[in-house]
Amino acid sequence: MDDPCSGARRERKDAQRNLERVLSAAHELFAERGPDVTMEEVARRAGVGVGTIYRRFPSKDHLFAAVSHAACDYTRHCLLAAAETSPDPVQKLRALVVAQYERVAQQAVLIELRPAPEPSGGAAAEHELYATMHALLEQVIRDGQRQGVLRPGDPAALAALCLELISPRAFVHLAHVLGGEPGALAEHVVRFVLGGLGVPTTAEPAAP
Amino acid sequence: MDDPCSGARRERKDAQRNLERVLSAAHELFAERGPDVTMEEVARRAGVGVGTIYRRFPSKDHLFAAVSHAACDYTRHCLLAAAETSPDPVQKLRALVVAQYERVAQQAVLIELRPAPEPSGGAAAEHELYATMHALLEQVIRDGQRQGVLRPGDPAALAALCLELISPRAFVHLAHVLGGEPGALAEHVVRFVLGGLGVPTTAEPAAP
Amino acid sequence: MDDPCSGARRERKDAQRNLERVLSAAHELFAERGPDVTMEEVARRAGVGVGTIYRRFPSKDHLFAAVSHAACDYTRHCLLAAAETSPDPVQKLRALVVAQYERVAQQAVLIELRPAPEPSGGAAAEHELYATMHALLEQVIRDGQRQGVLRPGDPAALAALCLELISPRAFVHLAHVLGGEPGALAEHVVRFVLGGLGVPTTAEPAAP
Amino acid sequence: MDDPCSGARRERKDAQRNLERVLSAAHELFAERGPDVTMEEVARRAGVGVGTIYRRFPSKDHLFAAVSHAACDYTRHCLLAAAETSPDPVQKLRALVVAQYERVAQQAVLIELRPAPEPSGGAAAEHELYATMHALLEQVIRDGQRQGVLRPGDPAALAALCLELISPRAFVHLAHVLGGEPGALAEHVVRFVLGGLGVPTTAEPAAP
DNA sequence: CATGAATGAGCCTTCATTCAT
DNA sequence: TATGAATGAAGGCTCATTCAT
Repeated sequence: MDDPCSGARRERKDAQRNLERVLSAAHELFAERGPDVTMEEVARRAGVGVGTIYRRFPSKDHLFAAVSHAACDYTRHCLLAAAETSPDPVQKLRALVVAQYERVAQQAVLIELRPAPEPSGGAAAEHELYATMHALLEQVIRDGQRQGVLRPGDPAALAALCLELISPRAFVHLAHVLGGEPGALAEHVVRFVLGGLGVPTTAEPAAP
Repeated sequence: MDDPCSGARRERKDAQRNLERVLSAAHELFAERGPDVTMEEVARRAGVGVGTIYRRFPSKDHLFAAVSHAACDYTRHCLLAAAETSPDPVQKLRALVVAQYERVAQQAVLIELRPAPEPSGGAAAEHELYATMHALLEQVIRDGQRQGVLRPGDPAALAALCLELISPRAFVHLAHVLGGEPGALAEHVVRFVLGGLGVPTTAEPAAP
Repeated sequence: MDDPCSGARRERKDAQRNLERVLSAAHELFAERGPDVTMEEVARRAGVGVGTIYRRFPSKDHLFAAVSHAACDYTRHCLLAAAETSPDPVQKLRALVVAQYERVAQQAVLIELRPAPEPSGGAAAEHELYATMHALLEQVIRDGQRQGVLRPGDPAALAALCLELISPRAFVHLAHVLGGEPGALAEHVVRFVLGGLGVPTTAEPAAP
Repeated sequence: MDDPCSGARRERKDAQRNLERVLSAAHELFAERGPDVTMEEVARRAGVGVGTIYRRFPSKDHLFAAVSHAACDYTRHCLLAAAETSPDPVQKLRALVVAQYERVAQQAVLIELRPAPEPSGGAAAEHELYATMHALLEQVIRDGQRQGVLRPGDPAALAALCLELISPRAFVHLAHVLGGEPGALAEHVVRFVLGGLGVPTTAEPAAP
């Protein structure tokens, strides 16, 4: 009597809903308290049983990897989009910093993913993201140097230094230490980074 | 004829030796693999039984705190000494970066100490060290600004940004990503930091 | 067609069964060998894993307290019921002794609960039970004295003395030392107690 | 130069002194906190190192047995002496109760010795003491019955009942529950026991 | 001989993972 | 398919016992 199609659809919908709740709960908890949260707790926050998590993810490490993967994908998307906003290297750099700041400020962040041993690729997504961002920054810096707006110097090293200040960890730490206006922090970072890259006129930000 | 003290001293010598081995093993392992290493493993690397560790440290957290404390003390000592080498703010900054680099390069480093909840003051020593270094840098930057060699800007924020690049974690990460000559890395950081602080003439380092 | 409740009920049935087995095993082992039995052993005797015990009881002390509580509750129930059987103080005393004897004879008894320090209230239930029984006996003795069937004397002290002979420990000890008929032992205690309370005619029990 | 004899004597004296301190400390601690006190603690209270204890006693169980043995010997001595004071069975009983009370009141008592498994005979001394006292009491009761001052009844059972109220545990418990004058407690017990044994005239103790 | 540092088996407890319902 | 009870390996810590000094 029931439409078998709608039944299946309903089920699929519920399953989809559960998957999202699990990922979301895991993201929150890993971000809040690190990788030592228990599966039980993730399940509780997601409103499901532990078995449901294990149906989707073969192990805790896989869950972690999935969360990491999703977070990194989103970050990459945000940053690449920000880099598209202007062809000017300096504007690109500014946009990257600001975009990263906003992303970090608006949501809890996975500050740190699994340590070295990567049986399940828990850190793989992060490495990939880092590589992508490093390549992007390197190219931007190279462009800036070619245009003469950035000082000379090994682009790979300069890119790595910039990334250090753009990392979620750095942002979180700075926000914790300095407090203050959210926007002001991004501005400090922008000016420091540009200075480090040799942009000469780092005049006061507020100019008519 | 025997020195009556020698008896007591002997015992203490062995005990002292063991204590050092425990601290050293713990330092290495915590640095290599984070705070989740087993006491069993620390004991094994130190060449003692677990009981020996517990004789000196009431709990794993206490051991961790002791290791952290020792490492922070040593770091503080190195950096404060480096800052004494010259009254010139720019030279001071350069010396700090170079000193930190050398220290980190020559020994395993406690990349990260305990996360947030600090029941046993596991992270207390780190906070203290950070505060010390922040105050020092802030003063150096203030001096530089007064002398006109550093650009204006909130000294606290600038100090925090510099510290981000001087942190052991940043160094380790950069060394891992960039590889290359040890001295070259320090030089990159020095130039980036000085640029970020607005030192205008960041001419090529190698000048006849 | 299936009772929808049966699913949930089934699970609960098994869980309930396990809970009972745990309590029962713990009761037996604590009674046999004191509070130092290992959780492993309790689990083995109950036919479950240790984790199952910890699911219900947060710690060994809690398990112990639960066992103690249950045993004391049952004892209280038996003794209070026995005291209801007759308004006559002497009959009440006799009934108490006999009831206690039967209870102790038919099941293993928690000979001794936790020693002094009671972090988890391990001994709380026992204290409560003792207080209840002491108050009951005191009243019975007072009644008997008022009626002139018991000799004068501090009711509290007399009650405590009676309780000493009614304690499970005394029974177990006496049974161990004297062996013999179960009923005979109770009879010996009854006559001794009544004599101690000054009941004059403790003629031979067997009367034509 | 030193008199070798006096040296040896001195040593022996010290050794003797240490042995006594160990036994005394162990007795105190076992009485206060049961058999779970650590060897370290016994050593500390005795003012010696743990090694010194192990020189005299092969294991903790042996130490415990030695303490138990000494305590039981002393108790036996006290009680047997008390029983010698009068040929009258009733006076003998009274003297036993009073003697036991005094002994228990004046010193901490080993309330409970090791549980059942007796690898080192930890409980052997207690059993022996119990047997001795039971035999003594049985004989006293038999005498009393023969003289007609005690009611008839199985002497073994009556002796066991008396012993239950004369046990250190009972005394300690009663003292704890009832508080009050030390002597009054002994008197309560005496009168209860005599009543239980059928001594008819248990008139008020205080008679001009 | 005395000392007390060192050892390590064993206990309580946690939590990732499995599986009956 | 979802649930959560059950499992049991593994970690932190204690303490009886040994042994170098």
